[in-house]
Amino acid sequence: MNTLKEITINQPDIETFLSIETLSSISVDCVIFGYDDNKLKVLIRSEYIPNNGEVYLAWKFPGNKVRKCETIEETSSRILKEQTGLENIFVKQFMVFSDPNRLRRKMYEYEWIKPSLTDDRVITVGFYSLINLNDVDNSMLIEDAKWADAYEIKELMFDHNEIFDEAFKKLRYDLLHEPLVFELLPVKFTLTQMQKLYEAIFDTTYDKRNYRRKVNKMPYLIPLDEIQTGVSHKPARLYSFDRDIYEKTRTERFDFRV
Amino acid sequence: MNTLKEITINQPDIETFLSIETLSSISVDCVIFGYDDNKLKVLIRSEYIPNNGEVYLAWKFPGNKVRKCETIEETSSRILKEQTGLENIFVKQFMVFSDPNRLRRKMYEYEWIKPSLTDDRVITVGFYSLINLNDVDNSMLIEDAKWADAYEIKELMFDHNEIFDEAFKKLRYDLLHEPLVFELLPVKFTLTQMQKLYEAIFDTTYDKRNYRRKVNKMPYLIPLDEIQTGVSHKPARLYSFDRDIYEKTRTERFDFRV
DNA sequence: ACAAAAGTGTTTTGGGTACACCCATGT
DNA sequence: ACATGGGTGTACCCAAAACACTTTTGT
Repeated sequence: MNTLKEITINQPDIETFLSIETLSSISVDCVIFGYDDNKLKVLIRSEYIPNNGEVYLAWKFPGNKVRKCETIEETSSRILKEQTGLENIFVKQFMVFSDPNRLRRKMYEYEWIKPSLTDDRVITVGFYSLINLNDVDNSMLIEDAKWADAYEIKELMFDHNEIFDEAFKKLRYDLLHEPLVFELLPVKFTLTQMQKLYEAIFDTTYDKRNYRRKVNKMPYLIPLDEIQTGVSHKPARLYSFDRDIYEKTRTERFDFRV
Repeated sequence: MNTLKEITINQPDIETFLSIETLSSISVDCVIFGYDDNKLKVLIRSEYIPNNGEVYLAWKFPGNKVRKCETIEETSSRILKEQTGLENIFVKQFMVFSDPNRLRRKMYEYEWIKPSLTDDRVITVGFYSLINLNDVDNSMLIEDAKWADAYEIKELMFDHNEIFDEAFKKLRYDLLHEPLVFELLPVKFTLTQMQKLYEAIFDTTYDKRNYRRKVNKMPYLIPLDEIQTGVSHKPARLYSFDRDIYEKTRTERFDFRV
């Protein structure tokens, strides 16, 4: 991690640097969603881009080339590890971006990336991922990365704003159809934590009673004999997610929407 | 078309043959769904694969390399044109397949494809497409292609069975969330035609009255002052799809499910 | 005692589902 | 006249949505 930390700064082509063989015209870019303090965030990285003798600060999602012997899922897990230190995290491809000019929307960005290209274009596969920011040791976070508010994303490099829009769309869809919330919750959680998480991601609010009536029908949500401690109000019951029960009881058309 | 017809037979790498520049490690494979006579079909192509002095007949989805200057959507439209003669057809990417050994599941298949590879692996983007078989001039269909029943797909080459499964899953999902049915219906259609189409794709049956109650709520389904002719029963009213009204009235969570 | 979040029921409304008969046309 | 698919209405059930008060803890 420390070695990587040094090298990745302003080094867009770490693979070439390390002489690791990669495929030439395909890359993976990762939109890493993080949840913390009722806020939905996204990891972006800064790059210093020379332009006319000056240097611009620009932001993009972390990405990498695909190595000769890995699947793109492995590529994205590798990026996640490099950026956050986390392993065995859920990653999911959501779309391929193949505009031949996607790297040339601004010429100074293209000039910056050009030395690391073997071809004059790169097709990229967008992945998204979900992490709970409480799990992240932020000292592991590489220097030029930051967690940006998902609702206040500014202009990004290349086609990365499009990539973000598609990632967010897919995240929301998947959250309604797969038990992804639990990737973002601690192992033991309260129903209010779960509700707030949906509210953060869908930018809305739900009625507490209706929400509970609905989630209480989920047989894989296990109420524990344990309650919160150290809170200055009535402590809430803790729940956990039982994946086995989920797999056994899920129906064709299951829908997490509340 | 005729020229292509000749060349494509047993020629897995038409691009090299024609000296058209392509990206080296990325391709597009197309699952083309066709609907006809209340049956859902898929276009597959035969290839004669040498193995130990014998020749096997194997089937795969049509695919191609990505040319230097095109998006993958353009690649898939090109494949569609080559295979069916149709242009301006809806195509949609659904998943990237990147197993480094995806072409090596059977060694004789790998030996067959190898001469056309510049790299020892190819990442492929799966696309699906929908066409109404009444629109296809079947004399245009290249010789080694056939329309196979979507419910009776046998063993295919490489990882193409996985590609099919994912395509079918995505097709069904999209049909419930986007107005794709109309890609498969004639411009003027009856409600029963629309119902039969859903039934074919979802392999189920619906109650006629409930189905009509539901679709009658769709403001973009326009009843025409026209009825079927030449049928030996009460002629049905014809409807058309109004895309403008659809765009204007669609809601965030629209759902075509019946 | 007060602040703060947990936890709990009822009513209304609309959509899903199940179900059977008459109609218009061609042969 | 008969065969064929077209077209229509009603009753029941359940899920979604709206809505307010009491409970338990820490300070």
